[in-house]
Amino acid sequence: MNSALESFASYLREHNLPVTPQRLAIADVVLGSASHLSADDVARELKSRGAAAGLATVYRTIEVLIRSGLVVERDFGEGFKRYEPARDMPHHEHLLCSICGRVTEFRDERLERITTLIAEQHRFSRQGHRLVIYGTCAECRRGLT
Amino acid sequence: MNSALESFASYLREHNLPVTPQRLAIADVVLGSASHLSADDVARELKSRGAAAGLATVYRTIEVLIRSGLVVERDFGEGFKRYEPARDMPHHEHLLCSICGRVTEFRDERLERITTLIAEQHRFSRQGHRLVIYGTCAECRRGLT
DNA sequence: GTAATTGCAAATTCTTTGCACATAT
DNA sequence: ATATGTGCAAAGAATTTGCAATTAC
Repeated sequence: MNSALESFASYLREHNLPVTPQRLAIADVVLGSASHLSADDVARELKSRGAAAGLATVYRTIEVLIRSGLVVERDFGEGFKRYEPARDMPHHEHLLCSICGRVTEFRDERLERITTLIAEQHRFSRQGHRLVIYGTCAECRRGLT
Repeated sequence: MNSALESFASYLREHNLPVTPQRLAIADVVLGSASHLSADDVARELKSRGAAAGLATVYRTIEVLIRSGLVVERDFGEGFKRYEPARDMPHHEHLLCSICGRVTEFRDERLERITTLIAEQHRFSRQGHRLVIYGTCAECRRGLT
């Protein structure tokens, strides 16, 4: 079903790491989600599926998922981190709704070029960049009658 | 000397807020700094000037500084916040050296346009954006012989 | 004088760690 | 068997808050 979950199991086996039910359940939630979940979101989702795991285990498994390259960590300055499956889209930016917290992705080639140029101008060796656009999504604005 | 400090004193008086030595000392450090300080940086600098104030007071005064519009809060995903005097430059972006933590500012008109367009495309009402370019500065690379 | 601030310590939030017990291979 | 993971509770780091003592106006 979820091929990314398969990849994770393979990763674990290749690295001689035990394939535990908790790891699979956590990976299933994170890799299967379309959204950008916080550690707490993951724990809550697990519970609602009847497959609870301790928060500590959630954090530890997410760490493995990140090392495996299947998940990316994000910090939108909300006071906690979010985790996103490293799918298709090579590098992309985010729109964050400041009301509902919904995260939308987009990609724009120009940003790669611009940031690379700017880094050069400042004699920085560019490692990466992060752009977040803050605003309110259409749904939330509708609610604000 | 520091005219921003004067503005802060005026702000306090206009709002019937006591002008305390702690507030002035903290404002002097934050407003007078060219860099992007953390709350801890501010407390440490105060101590080194012999004008120490409790960390809680530092946080509370920074809050007032932000409300006064003289200081802007930044979160570069380092696990703590930084504070920057709201000087001249209207809106600007940051380069962050991942070795020494140095922050460099730059401004690029194109980013305003691009982010506004993208927000529109996603039917977001844009409130603002934040761009950080991560990399290593020239000085730090020199050290990495 | 009185209302507001200060400082300290305790509380909070997110995340990490230590350790006894359980489990995958 | 044995190394590794898990859960819980305690520890950490940044920030906030409650409250008695202090200070600005």
